[in-house]
Amino acid sequence: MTTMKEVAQATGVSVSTVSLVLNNLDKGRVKPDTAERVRGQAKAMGYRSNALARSLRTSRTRILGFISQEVATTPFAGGLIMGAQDAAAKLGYMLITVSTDGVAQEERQIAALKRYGADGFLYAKMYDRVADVPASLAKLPVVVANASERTGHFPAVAPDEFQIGYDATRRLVEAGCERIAYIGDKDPILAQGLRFMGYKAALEEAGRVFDPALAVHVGFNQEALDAVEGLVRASEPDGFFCFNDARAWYVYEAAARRGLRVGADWSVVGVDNHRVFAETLAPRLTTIELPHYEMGYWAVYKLVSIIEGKTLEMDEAEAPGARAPLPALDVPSPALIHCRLVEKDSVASH
Amino acid sequence: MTTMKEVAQATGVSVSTVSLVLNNLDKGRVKPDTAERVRGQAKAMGYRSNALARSLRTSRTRILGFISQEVATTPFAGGLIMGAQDAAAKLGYMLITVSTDGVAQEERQIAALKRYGADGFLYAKMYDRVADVPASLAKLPVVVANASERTGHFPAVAPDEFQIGYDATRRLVEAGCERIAYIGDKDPILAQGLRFMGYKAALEEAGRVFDPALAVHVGFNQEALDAVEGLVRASEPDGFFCFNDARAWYVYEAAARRGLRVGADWSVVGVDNHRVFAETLAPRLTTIELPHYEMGYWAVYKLVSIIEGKTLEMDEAEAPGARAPLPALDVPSPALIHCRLVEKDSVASH
DNA sequence: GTGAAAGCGCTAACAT
DNA sequence: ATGTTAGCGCTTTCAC
Repeated sequence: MTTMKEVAQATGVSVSTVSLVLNNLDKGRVKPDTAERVRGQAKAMGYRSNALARSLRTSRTRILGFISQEVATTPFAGGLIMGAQDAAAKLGYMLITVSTDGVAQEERQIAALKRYGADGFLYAKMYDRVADVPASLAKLPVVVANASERTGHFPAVAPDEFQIGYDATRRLVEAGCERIAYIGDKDPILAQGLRFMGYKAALEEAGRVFDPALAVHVGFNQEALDAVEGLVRASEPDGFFCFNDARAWYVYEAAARRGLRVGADWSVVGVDNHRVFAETLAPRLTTIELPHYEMGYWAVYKLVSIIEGKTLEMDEAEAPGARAPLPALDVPSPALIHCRLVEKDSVASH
Repeated sequence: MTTMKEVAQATGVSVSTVSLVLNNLDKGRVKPDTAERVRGQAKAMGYRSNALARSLRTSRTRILGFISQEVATTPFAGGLIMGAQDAAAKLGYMLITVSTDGVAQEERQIAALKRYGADGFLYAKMYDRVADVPASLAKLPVVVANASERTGHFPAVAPDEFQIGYDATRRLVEAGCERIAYIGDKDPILAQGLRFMGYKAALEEAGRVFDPALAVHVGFNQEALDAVEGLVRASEPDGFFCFNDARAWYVYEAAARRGLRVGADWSVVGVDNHRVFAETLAPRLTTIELPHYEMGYWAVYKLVSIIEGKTLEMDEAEAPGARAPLPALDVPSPALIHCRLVEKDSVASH
């Protein structure tokens, strides 16, 4: 590795001059001619700056810590990580990813991140929930991703779960469905309650009365299939809003058993958690895509804004929500719905 | 942040003594009494070592670069990353994850990783293919994960695709299936060809003649559903080996349309790419789990072995392939099959 | 305009 | 058994 010292010697100037030039601080301080010679030498010698040495001196590393759990087992973790990673790359930062299962491990990982001098931290959850940022991060730059934050002291970004339920149901109404069922999650997680509320709100807005017999909350496998079968038999819906793709499965099976076709006889809207349904079932299923990539992207922009103490503008093309949607689907049920994000700034400034 | 210097002053010794003690190099060199005082002070003052300063001095960072593409869009990227991250944590390393789409970006990211002084690199692919390690990594410690490497100059780990096809088909034979279909991928990727070969090998071993009418290679959606329907109608299989879970879907739909039950009337074995089928369809579908977590784990152990120039033993409990399998499934089709890994050492040593 | 010098926090060879 | 010293590669003040 070529060092500044070597470039300086080869050019016949001092290291300070080289430093100035190579950091583009030469304007009005170094003779343009000298600057050019330095740049030429540096290039010729293949000089690469040493991030460690710079960081040691400046106590800024341009390293961001990405802290989360359950990354290995949730199918959309990659999107979150990569949104963050892409934004980091764009802003000249590196992302160190740590997974933590259990508090002890979390503290150890946070300590490690601190030893490497991370400038800030992304605290991500794999399911939308109320997150508690650990005390060890309290006074540091932190942004919460894919979760709501309890205290409001940290900026957070999460999917607009209510809107998902509302949009999905609204589309089913517009598609002409008369009896719209809700296939929910029996786990009482945040997303479940909010999507259900959105569903009810859209029904009400359409002048319909919510019928509890059209809603069911299920887990997986046989039990779920039986529950959906029961609902279909008892209430004869013609439209379905499914908590996620896994739940939509059972509706598909119920349709197939009856010789009915989703997208023709029934309309189904589901949240595409697992990234399999969109490719497997399109154009029959209408999918709502959870914007994990965008959340990661947004979170990093926010975090770097805090670290650098200035507002950073995202390119329009790169901004959350701006990615090209899937092509419209040629079915009675509507096309892909893009999920809005809920962005919360911290109440206390950093 | 407390520094060694501060600890030294507070204890009344020199920094070198503190360094020796805090790095556990004091045995026989520092008086036990002094060592204890140093340790006490360090603890009291909340001393944390500065990884940057150490790395600058030792030119070893304990940072590993994880390079890959398509992480955002593939559902199993998280497993690979986290297997790597967990192994790294166990061995005292940090993982910097970079995603690269396009060669230019890849080179920029590799350069960044080098500036941060990464000790070694994981070169991962999201689908098993023949990977070309970029020339910029040629002389450095590199391990290839989830792909085969072209030259044999680098260690690589990938799923044993042939074995997947063989195992799956063998189980179907043992389950008593008479006519076993293969629902493949029309994309001629490595995994497709190898799994198909495994399927044919198992058939042959069972003394059966491969019937081309029982094999179909499909993409997605209506076309795939139609193809599977056609195969079922024409050849009346009673067992199915599906290239992946997405393809198994169409078999399920075909079954439902006939009022047949998978796990009773038909046996289905599929590779669980998307991590949704195991939870949604169990106990009806037999899933082969792709060991992405284990691959990441193995790759890091291998990489660190190379970096540190010694063979590292993995805990039995943590070793690839040793994770607890899902509970056996109570169906005619067999339980979860754990996928073997193919491990290749480099032909040239590093 | 340019260079000398100090020092970020640490390790390691060399003295004592 | 402990301390002194000399950097690792860089940034940044302060002289000239």
